[in-house]
Amino acid sequence: MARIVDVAALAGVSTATVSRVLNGKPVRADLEAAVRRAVDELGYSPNRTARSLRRQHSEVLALVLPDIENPFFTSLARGVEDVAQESGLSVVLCNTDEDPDKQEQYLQIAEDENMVGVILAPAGRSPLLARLVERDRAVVIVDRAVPDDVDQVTFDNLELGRRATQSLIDRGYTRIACVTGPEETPTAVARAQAWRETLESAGLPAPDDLLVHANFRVDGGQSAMTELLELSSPPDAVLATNNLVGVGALRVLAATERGDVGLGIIGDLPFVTSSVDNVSLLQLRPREMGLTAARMLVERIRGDAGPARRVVQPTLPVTLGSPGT
Amino acid sequence: MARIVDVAALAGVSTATVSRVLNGKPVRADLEAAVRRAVDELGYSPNRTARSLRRQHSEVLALVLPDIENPFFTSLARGVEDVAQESGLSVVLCNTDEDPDKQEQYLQIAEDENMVGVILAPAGRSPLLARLVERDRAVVIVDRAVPDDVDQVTFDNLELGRRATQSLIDRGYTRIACVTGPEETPTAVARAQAWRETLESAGLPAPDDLLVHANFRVDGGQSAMTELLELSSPPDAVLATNNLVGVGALRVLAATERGDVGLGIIGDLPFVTSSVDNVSLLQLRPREMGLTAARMLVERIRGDAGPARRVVQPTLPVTLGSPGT
DNA sequence: TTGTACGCGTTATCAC
DNA sequence: GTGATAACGCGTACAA
Repeated sequence: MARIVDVAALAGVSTATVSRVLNGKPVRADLEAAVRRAVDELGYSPNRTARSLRRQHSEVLALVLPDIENPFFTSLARGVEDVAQESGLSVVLCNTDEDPDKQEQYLQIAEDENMVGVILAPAGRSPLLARLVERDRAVVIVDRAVPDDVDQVTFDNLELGRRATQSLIDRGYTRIACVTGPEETPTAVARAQAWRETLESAGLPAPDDLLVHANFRVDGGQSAMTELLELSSPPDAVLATNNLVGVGALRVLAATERGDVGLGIIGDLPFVTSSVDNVSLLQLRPREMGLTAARMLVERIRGDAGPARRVVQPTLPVTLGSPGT
Repeated sequence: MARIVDVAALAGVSTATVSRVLNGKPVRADLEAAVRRAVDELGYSPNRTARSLRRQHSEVLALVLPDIENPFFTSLARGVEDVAQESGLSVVLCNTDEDPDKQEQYLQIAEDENMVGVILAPAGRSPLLARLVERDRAVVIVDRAVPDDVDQVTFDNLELGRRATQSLIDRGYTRIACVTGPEETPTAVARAQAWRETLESAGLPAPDDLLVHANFRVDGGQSAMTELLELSSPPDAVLATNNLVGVGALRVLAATERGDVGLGIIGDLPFVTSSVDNVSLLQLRPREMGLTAARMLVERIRGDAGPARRVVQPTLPVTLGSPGT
């Protein structure tokens, strides 16, 4: 592989001049031309490892996500990637599997590799995160709020829970259950809390047996839904607080032909195949969240040193039966 | 951040000894203990950029995929990641968007960052790939075969096309259409070719207007399906040669309530919500493909210098109505 | 403006 | 088995 000294030799200049040309610093026109010619001729491109070592940071950002197979997060990743691409950054996608230990590993790697920044959808508390923040590394938190003093892009989960629940109430259901995620997941807890409050405000019952904490995946939604339908006094409608739980719920309803049971879903269903004319859908726009987070990160990288910002994504109105595109 | 010299100083040894301890080379027991104590005390972890520069390769592998939002590829990615994790490697996920230029960019980055290896699902021809192979970099191709002399893990696309088509024939359909991907995508072409051959062997018609080249995404499947249903002599069954096209087709059938139209899908439907009892499904096991590819890559990294291997994933039997888990 | 020379943090070579 | 030191390839003071 050609190195900077080769280019310098061929162009008849010093390595410093080559470096300056490559980094857009002022250089006499004829020398610059000679350098560019040499670069082309050798097919030279700078060794990014050496550059990172010297600059103390790479052109790579870490995107640390709890579940890379969830379309919510891949959409978010797509948004991050598009902004990164524009800004000349590459993205390392890391899958924590909701495991705080894996998360720490990846954050450690991000630091050891001198990555330029981190976008993190946190799974549990992270001591390392606090350290990164303290050292002024560029960090943006997405989806799940943390107490730390960092840039964050989140949803208004209470509002999401309220709107989705209210939509089911408005549609005339009176015994509305809720399937949400694990108690460790703050978004799951907040949405469920909103479900309870909204029902109670409407004078409807919100008994404990109508609230199921499942995992936030398809199988969780399926088993929770099955369980609910088998209650002695089953619900006439169900709120699924994330996309995959919603898929699981839809599957059970399709399999048992219980089209009479109302359904509300917080989240997008990119690959849904059944008709959902009858489902209250609350879209989240994860791609926008990724775009926003990445733009905030890029600003920080560019040197913005303002106080930590907390951006709350606007809550969309509930729609009936328009699945995510 | 603590550096290796700090550890050496605290432990009262040279940096060389610290390095040896960290890399599992023989060191006197008491010195080793001192080093480990110092490492713990300082919370030291080696700077991977410096290590990469010195070793001429990093601990990162590039996984270059055409569409990160397609569950087929995220599943594959998941498989790769699991093996990588075991082997102490991190994965950089790169999305080419089916764009050969982006693909070249990412391969160039992989080289410039001294990444230890590349797993690539190719979009179009790649001159850079040839160079990587020539220089004996660890490379494994997945999903779409290339002529180059590289390790490859692919499907038997002809066999897939045959089995899926035959299943529809066996179910009694006689006018069977095919929705496949772009002509640039070799898997799409091969599966369509098998469709044609299988129909002709069975004495059934395979006219050109029953073969639609769509994009390999949901909207492609939707518009192709709509188009087919509007033909003056429409098909009584349709073969969708990938998962997303299959989703698009299912959506159209659900929306138009054309349950009478037979459907065969090559690929898994992780998030399908409708009942698919009536659909011929041919699962592909992308996760296994990822596992296999990553294992092959790791072997190469470990020094295996044998001739290029071409692994063909076993073709599974067609099933009726068991969506991917 | 240009060139020289050092340093980024680690590993590997070489003497001891 | 251990320690000093020279690389790895680049960017940037500093001197010219």
